[in-house]
Amino acid sequence: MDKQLQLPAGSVKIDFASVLYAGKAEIAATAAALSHALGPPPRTLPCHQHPVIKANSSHSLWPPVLCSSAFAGKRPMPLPSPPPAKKLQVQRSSPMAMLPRAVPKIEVSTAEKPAKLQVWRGPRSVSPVLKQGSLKAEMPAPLPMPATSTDVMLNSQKPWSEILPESKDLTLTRNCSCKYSKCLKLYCECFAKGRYCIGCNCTNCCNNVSHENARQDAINVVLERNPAAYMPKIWNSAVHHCEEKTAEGLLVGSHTKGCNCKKSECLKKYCECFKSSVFCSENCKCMDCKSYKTTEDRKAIHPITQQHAVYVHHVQNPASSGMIGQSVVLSNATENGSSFSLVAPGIQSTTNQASHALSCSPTSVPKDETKSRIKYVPHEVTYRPSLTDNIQIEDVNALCNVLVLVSRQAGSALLDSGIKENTKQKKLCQAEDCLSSTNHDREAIQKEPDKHLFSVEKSLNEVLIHESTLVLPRVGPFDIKEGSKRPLSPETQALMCDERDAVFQESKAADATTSTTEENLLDIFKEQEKRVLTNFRDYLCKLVNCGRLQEQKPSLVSANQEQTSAGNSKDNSSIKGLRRSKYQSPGRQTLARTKMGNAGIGKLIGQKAANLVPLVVLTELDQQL
DNA sequence: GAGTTTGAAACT
DNA sequence: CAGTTTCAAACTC
Repeated sequence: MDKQLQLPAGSVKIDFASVLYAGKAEIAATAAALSHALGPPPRTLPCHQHPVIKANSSHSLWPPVLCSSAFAGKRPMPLPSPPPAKKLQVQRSSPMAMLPRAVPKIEVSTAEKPAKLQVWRGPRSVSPVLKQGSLKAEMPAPLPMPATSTDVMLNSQKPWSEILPESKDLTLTRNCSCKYSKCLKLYCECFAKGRYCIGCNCTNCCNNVSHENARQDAINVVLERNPAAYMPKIWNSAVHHCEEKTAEGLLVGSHTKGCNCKKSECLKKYCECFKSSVFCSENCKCMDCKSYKTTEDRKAIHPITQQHAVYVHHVQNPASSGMIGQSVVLSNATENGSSFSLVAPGIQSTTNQASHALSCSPTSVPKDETKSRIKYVPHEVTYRPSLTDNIQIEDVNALCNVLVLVSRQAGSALLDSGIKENTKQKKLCQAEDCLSSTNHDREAIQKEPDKHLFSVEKSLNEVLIHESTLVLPRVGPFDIKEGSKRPLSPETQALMCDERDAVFQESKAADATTSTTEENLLDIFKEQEKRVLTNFRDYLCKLVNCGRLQEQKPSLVSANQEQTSAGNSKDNSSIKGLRRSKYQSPGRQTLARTKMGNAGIGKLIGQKAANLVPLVVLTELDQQL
């Protein structure tokens, strides 16, 4: 079977999609399918700014075709005489192929004019640390993900380093040292990244312009075997269209294929995931992996000891954590247990060891501890918001429930006159008091979190009990039947809130006996909106306060330890236990019991809204300990 | 810098 | 698809 690349007469090797897949419908289809499945690749530049993509924005195939700006808008550029198609005489099944150092027998004509073709160029952006000259970085340089994804091809009529100015410094790219593969197999890093060998230490290299046909044939072979071979190996799970993010070397994603490490524990550059500065994922088949996807995964294997708690946390969903990029918390609990090192994302470690230092578990601490700390626990670590992982969807649900409740009560309070109004107003005020986070609140929380917690829960509980017992005239089919339904999503809550308000409005409007005018309704809505927004603001304030508290964890820990050592508690249980008993007051437990049969808003509020601050602190402290 | 280890790629 | 070989990078000394 002739697997050569048949170029139509007059055609030009202009891009990967149209050329490399030419005559290979199955490969093109596979690549297209993959492209479609993967969606648009992340970009280093917005599409409209990208010097190359903008000229190829209509392309739907992956990888995207990158042309030099010189060709933008005027392709295809026919060559005077298209090079004759070369036959690739690769006998993969022949015994020759099994001979040591066997390479495909390729007809090479070095004299022919190199065709204009697109080659995988690999990453072009260079990590800051490399630019600074510290080439001997101990950790893998941040993979310029968007560049890897985007900068796929270049026109090889020009040296690739000339296409884009920032790539000119060839010393910044890895030079291979291939001996037996002629740099025409994926063993060769240059070839694997789709770039020519320039300035490499390879021998018998064919990955250059003068061996273009051989190179193309080799690429065809590779693509035939694996159409996705030149696709980015690291798939970014987050939206990385911002150049700043790229410059920061922030990575979120996983190796598309995953690693298969057995001995390196995925903590060395043997590991493809590690090398690419991503954590191992479900795609991996590694053994004894210490590059964990989640804290839970890690803890399941190696419970954190207090002494060397190099604590790593992968955040699978950066959106939930408020982070874009590789979100990591690395709390290096030193012997005194109070050393925390956090830096902002913008000053994330310029070397990527940080991202994997986090993966360093107690068992993987090298012999020379001092050295290893320098090596695996760099000073800079990625900033991780204090609230990361503490704000869950349930919290959002709880907030929505609270806001709906406040809104409803505001409406009813303003509409209903008489005794009912007064009662509800009271309860509403109580609810608002619970949710509001005034300065006094903050101080109170910080000083006496358990007391505050109890009062908040108590107040909220009263409101909920009141709400559940009070038969409101407008209760209709849209009402949530607390206790009988599971929590609804925020979107649903919002919709239901709107619908309920609409019904509420209609029923009231229909009641011609009342003198409620549109103005009054507007006033009611205004008041509702005001209260909802106020509560929302207060809730956010509470979250901010929560973050502050968490940032004060070290001091809290030490203070608590001092308190414990001073004998304030007669209980000899662990610190962990002490904290739990301290914060989990009997009142709260009782509250939880009384609400067992009334799950729903009350449960959500009781567990999330009211306890948010101390619980998250507790959780974090427990993890630290 | 030589030798060893490692894991992906290539191959059977 | 599993097992083996080849290969080059990473690592150790």
